[in-house]
Order: sequence, then C-alpha cells, then structure tokens
Amino acid sequence: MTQDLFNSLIAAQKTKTEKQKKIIEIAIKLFADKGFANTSTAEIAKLAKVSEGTIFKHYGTKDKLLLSIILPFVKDSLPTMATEVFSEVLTEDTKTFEQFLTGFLKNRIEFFDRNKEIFRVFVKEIIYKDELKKEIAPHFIKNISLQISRVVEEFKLRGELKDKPTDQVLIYLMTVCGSFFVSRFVLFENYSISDEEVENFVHFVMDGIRNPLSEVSS
Amino acid sequence: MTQDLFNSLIAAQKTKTEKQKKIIEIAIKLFADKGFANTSTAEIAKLAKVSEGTIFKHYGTKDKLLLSIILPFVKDSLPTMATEVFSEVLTEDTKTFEQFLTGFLKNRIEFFDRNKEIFRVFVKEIIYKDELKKEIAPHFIKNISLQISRVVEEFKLRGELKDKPTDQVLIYLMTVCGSFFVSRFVLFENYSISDEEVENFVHFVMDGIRNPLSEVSS
Amino acid sequence: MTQDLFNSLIAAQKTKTEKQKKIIEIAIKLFADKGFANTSTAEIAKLAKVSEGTIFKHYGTKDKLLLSIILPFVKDSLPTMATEVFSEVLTEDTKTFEQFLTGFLKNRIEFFDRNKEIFRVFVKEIIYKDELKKEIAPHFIKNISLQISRVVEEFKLRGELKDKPTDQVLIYLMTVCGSFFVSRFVLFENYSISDEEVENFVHFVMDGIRNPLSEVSS
Amino acid sequence: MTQDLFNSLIAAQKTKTEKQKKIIEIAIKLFADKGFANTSTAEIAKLAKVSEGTIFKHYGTKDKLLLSIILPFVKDSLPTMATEVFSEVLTEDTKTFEQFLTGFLKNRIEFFDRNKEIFRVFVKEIIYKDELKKEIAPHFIKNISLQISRVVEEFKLRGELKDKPTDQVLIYLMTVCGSFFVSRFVLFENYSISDEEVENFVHFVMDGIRNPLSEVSS
DNA sequence: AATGAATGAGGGTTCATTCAT
DNA sequence: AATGAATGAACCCTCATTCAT
Repeated sequence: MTQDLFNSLIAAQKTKTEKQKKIIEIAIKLFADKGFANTSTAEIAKLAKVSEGTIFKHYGTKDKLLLSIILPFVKDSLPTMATEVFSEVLTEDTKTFEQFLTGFLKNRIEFFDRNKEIFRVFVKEIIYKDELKKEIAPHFIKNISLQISRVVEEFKLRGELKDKPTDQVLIYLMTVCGSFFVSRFVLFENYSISDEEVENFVHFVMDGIRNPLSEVSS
Repeated sequence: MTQDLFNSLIAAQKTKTEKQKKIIEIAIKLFADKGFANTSTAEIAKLAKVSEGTIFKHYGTKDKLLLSIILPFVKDSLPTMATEVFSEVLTEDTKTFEQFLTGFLKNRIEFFDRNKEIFRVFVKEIIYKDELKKEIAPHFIKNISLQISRVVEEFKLRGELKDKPTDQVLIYLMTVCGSFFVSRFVLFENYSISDEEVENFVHFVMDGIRNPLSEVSS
Repeated sequence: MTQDLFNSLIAAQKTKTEKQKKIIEIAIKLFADKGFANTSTAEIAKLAKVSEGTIFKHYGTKDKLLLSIILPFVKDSLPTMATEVFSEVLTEDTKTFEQFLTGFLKNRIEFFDRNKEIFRVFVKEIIYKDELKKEIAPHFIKNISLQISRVVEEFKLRGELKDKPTDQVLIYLMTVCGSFFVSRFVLFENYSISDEEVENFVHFVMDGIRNPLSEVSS
Repeated sequence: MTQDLFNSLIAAQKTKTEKQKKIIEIAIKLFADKGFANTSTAEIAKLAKVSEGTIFKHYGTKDKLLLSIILPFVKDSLPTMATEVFSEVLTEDTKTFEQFLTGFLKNRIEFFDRNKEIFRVFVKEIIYKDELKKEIAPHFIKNISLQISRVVEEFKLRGELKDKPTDQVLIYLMTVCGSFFVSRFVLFENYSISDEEVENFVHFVMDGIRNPLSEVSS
C-alpha cells in the first residue's frame, strides 16, 4: 500500500511541532480553497491558532511556505509513488493495457483523493509561478511519462496497441488523463468518481467513439 | 468569417473612449500574464497611460473591470460564435463526424488563437471566482454541449458513432477537447498547433489507441 | 546673500504639495533627533498629519525619503554654496588667510545654523550608509578641499602660511574645522557659537598653542 | 604596559561563560559595523552560536547588552587607563609639552587601535542615546580634561605654552584630538596612522599653520 | 471625461522578549 | 546555564478606492 503522502510531507522536516503541522494543514486548506494570492498569512495564523510570527519563524516567507507544501509533494513523494504505482499496477496479472490503464487511473484517483487539497494547490499555482512551471512540472512529467512510455511500448509489441509513434500515444494519454484528474478534482470540487465512470472513460480512450462497424473507419 | 471577438468586446459598451479601450487592452494582457490577483490597478493605469482615477471612473471596481472583460467573452460572443461555428462547420459537405470534429477543432483553434489572452484570463480566473464557476461556466458549457449533443445524435443515427449514451460521449468529448485547448493555450503559452497534430488527435478520439486487429478488442 | 538651502531643497521637486513639504519637514526633524533607524514612517505620518500611504506614494521607500533629504543638501546645494562662499569670503578686502578663515567659519556657522537639522541627519547617517560614505562624502570633500587648497596655496605664495605640503595643511584644516562643526552642531545640540569663540579658535589654528617666545620652538 | 581593555571588559563580570564572552565579542563586532539599531539579537545569537534565549538570560535587554559593552569601557577602564597614561607618558623624561602630546597621542592611538571596535560602538551610540550623552560623556570628558588641564597648566608655568586661559586651550586640544581619533578610527575604518602623521599633526597643534616670519603674525 | 493626490486598511515581515523544557 | 519555540507589537510597504479639481 502506498504510504500517505500527506503524512510523509508532514514528517519531511524532522521533529515538526504541533504548531508547524497545524500551519501547514491550514495553509493547504486555504491555498486550495482561495488560492495562494488571496490567502493572507494573518488568516492562516488565526485559523491555525498561532501567531503570525510563528509562521515566519518556521517558513521565512509566504512563498517558502507554499514551496514547503508543494515541493515535498512533487520532488520526494511523486517519483517514489510513481515507482510503487507501476509495481502495484503492472503485475503478472496485468494481461492487457486496458487493465493497466484502469488500474492506473483507480490507483491515482485514490491517491489524489487522499491528497486532494495539495493537488489543488499544485494545479492552481503552477499556472502562475514560473519556477514551478519551468522547473518542477517537467521534472514531474518526465518521470511519469518515462514510466508510461515503457508500458505503451510493451503493449505495442504485444500487439494490443496501435503501431503509432509512442510519443503521439503518450501525449494523447497524458492530455486525456491529466484533464480527467484536473476536471474532476480541481474544477468540480466535490465530485466523487465511480468505478463505472472510470471504465467508460477507459473504454473511450481504448476504442474511441466511432462505431467499429461503420464502413468509413480508417 | 467569425467577427473578431476582441472587437465585439471593445464595442460592447458603445462609445468607448480611446482610454477605455487602452485600459481593457492592457488589463487583458496583464491579467492573462500575471493573473488578476497579482496585477495592480496602478500598473494597469501606468501601462495604459491613464490615471488611476480614470479606471475607477469607468469600471467602478477592479472586480467589475475583470467582469467587463470576461462577461462579453462568455455571454455575448461565445453563443453567437457557437451558432456560427456550427453553421460554418456543419454544412452539407460535412459527411462524417470525423470531418466535423476536425473542422470544429480547427475553427476553435483559430478562434482561441485570436483571443488567446482573454481565454487565458478566463481559464485562470474561473478557478478562483465562484460566481464565474457557478454561473458562467454552466451557461458556457450548456450552450456548447447542447449544440454538440445534437451533432453527436445525428451521427449516432447515421451509424458512424457508437450507440453509447450521448451524455457519456459528450463528457468524453468535452473533457478531451477542453484539455486540448487548455493545455495548448494556457499551459504551454507559445505553442502553435499544426494541422497534423489536430488530425492525430482526432484520430485517437475517433478510434482510440487500441489495435483493432487485437483479438481482445471489446 | 546665499539663498536658503532648506527652501531650495523644498523646491527641488517642482510643485511640491503642502503635504509633501510637511513630510520632509517632519522627517528631517525626527531623523535629526532620533536617527533614521529609530524613526518609524508611522510616526512621521502621524506628526505630518498625513497617511502613511502618502509618504510612500511620494517617496517610494523610507530609504529614498532619506536620500531625498540628504542628496539635495549635498549634491545640489553644497557645491553652489561653496562657490558662493568663496566669492563672498574671498574678496579684495581679504588681506590675510586669518581673515579668510574667520570669514569662512562665520559663513559656514551661519549656514549650518540655518540647516542645522539636515546637517545632523547627514552626519548621523554618513556613519552607517556605505553609499553615503563611499559616494557622497568624497564628492563633498573633494569639492570643498579643492577650493580651500587654492586659497592655501595663494597664501603660501604670499608668505603668510608655512611652506608645508598643501596636503598636510589641508588635512589639518579639514580635520580641525570638521570637528569644530560636528562637535558644535551635532554633539552639543543647542549650542550657539560666539564671535569670540570663533576668533579664539582661528587664533589657535593659525599660531598653535605654543608660546612663541619659548626657546624650544621648532 | 596598559592591560588590554577588551580583556578587562570581558573579565568585568566574574565567571563569564564562554558563551557570554562570545556574545559580547560578536555584539561588539556587529554594533561597531552596522550600528546598534541595525543589529538584531537574532543575528548576534546566530553568529555567537548561542540561542536567543541565552542572550536575554544574561543581559535581560538588548539595551542592557549595549550598556554592558559601553559602561565597562567608560566607567572602569578609561579612568584607570587615564592614570596609567599619564604616569607612563608624563615621566621625568618628558621635557616638553610637545613630547607629552606626541606621547599621549601615540599611546591613545595604540589603545584605540586595540579597542577599535568598542570605540566605534561608543562613538556611534553616543549620538543617539541621551543617557550616554548626558551622563557618561561628561564623566568621560571630565576625567580626561582634568588630567590634561593639569599638564597644560604645568607647561604654561614652564613658559612653553601660551598664557591663554586653560579652558580655551583645553577645548581646542579636545576638539582637535577628538576629531583626530574619530576621523581616523570611525570614519576611515581601516586606516593606520604613521608616526610621521602624528608628528605633523602635533606640529600644527603646537605652532599652527602660519609662517612665523610673516609680519602679520599676532 | 480625466486627473492624481490622498487615504487607510491590510499585507508580508522583523524583532525584542518570554517561557516551558 | 541553555535552549528554541512562540509571541505580538511594530515595521515598511502595497493597494483598491475616493475626491477635489
């Protein structure tokens, strides 16, 4: 079982005070809810029942506070997670790419569901902070896409997937899955995803929307 | 030819002064670039070569300035556009859904390309402003999805599309296309989309990534 | 007559508001009294009966406020003054260096007396701000010492002054006069200097403290 | 040989811990460099490798920390020093006031050189702290001037010095020597004073800048 | 219609100081 | 004796907004 990212984050800085934990907890909540720029340190302090000074004692800057939320999420945990994901999802029992994709999505849904708020913070801020967009996002994408591309190639060999350039397949998968997560977790905030929905989604990704009996099929 | 949205916006409030136009122009640029919360009215005033007073004389509030950018984009222009789009894209010559989808994407790409910055403002702010998310987005979505669903049903009847619930197909299409636009126009800012890329994309949407010769095909 | 430096400073930035004048006036007073670091912008605002925002609207930064007090004092006014001083003090009637020195000191005393507080600010801050010490002080010193050295050389030629290297004489004069001003205006704040004191001082500078009849005289 | 003031200061409070010594050492350095108001206790603590608590445990207040640096310098050490100075400098070999003054300056130069930083702190803070200016400076001045005035009077009797009021001579000497030390040790920080410079300086103090052969001599 | 000086609430941040351990 | 987490007042500064001109 993948360990809880949230806890790993909380534990990142050794011997974190109760107050520090509370600050991070509240900050995540507020950043996720109202966005970084619209959240004041005063508000965080108040809700965390901490003086404003304490926040700055520990995190130095509002920006660093944000980073100390996002960085562990991306740098430490995600890669680790990624490996685990594939070892969990890609077992001998995984006979088809369809199985893999379904497993992958369900695994990530469960993961993002558990870390829903940090994910929201991450998505919302990546739009604004160039340092995030230009340094961290690629790091993040490369790591994931590398893993997936191996799976794609494996199943291309096995003949289940079309013999299209792996790049193209990958971009399509990333676009489609990324959007799946973002729309479900960030846009429609309190939306819970059913197994059925996942399966429908996977079906479309695998076979498209065209009627295979249609003579116009390419 | 679809009229330029930007101009329609500019013209919305009749007899707009040169100063007003300049304010809107600069505001769009800055909001798109740095986000609403990170842009100060002082900066807008300075770049628009206008006094701060003038901005507030015309728009009353920074929030109202934002709305006076986004609302025309959504309320006035998009629906009009929508109709035009379909009348342009869905002619007698449109023999297949694939043709339609390709035409639709190309048309929208050209449109968003022309209104790239307002689109960026819109996407960035819809995440934060509940009034946008809860009132305008649905308005927007309903309008578009209504039109598309008619097309989908038409081509289901003609047998080109699978006989899946229209809702499901629609959600898939919206997710996939939305993501296509957002990732290309908002995330990767200076990205230009080739015809080839569109065609590859359409291909995957239509037929998925599975090798049709694979015996596991459902 | 030398124009009032204070007024020239006040007039430096054309069309200064009443509030701006008041800010500068109060800031000079407080900086002179308690020092720059110990004066808060809030206090300046309060005493100047102005909102804190106004201060920053006009001067941008507390540091720039300080500079906008000191720079005009040093850069614009002092050089001008310097020329005037010498043209006033060094007339055909100036028969001796002693006369010159007495005139110079009295002129400067009157000047510093009128600009006592800015002088205090200047002296107090030059100790801390490296930019002042390294850029402005030399500018200041060079300007003055150049003028004085010419006078010294003139009177060396006339035989009134010893045939010592001009540098040495200059350094002594600057040290001694600088100290005279600083001790009287900065250290003992409300001290007024009598003509008699000036004359005694000049006497010592000219002839030293040794009894000329003493046979040990070098 | 005069004992090192620094050590005497360090030893003042008996059984000073290593940490206490380190605190004082760093505080002197920082106060001398950046001034009292611009130095934070946090910085002292960090550089002294001590917790902030420790500083306040020992010194109660940042102000008291300053005093515990300056007071020993003025109250304990200077008077002692003073006596020593005079007993060292004013021996039977001291035939002339010129000799005495040269000896005195060299002795003080050596002393201030060794305690350069405390001297800097003292000079910088005496400008701001009224308690220093009004209580300690006079104490300091009285002590020194008392001693010097005795020497001056002695040499007036011996006929080497002019028969001017001792007060006047004293003020001149204090002004001139004070300035000599302050300009060399506080203003030009890393300046080392040559014997030659001292002798030139003494020469001017003794005999002034006027050419004795000049008929205008008073 | 347009200006720009002025505002004051609030923002992020610093800092001397306290106190439980 | 020493720590360092915590405090909260004060600090410098920003900003949307107002208003007299």
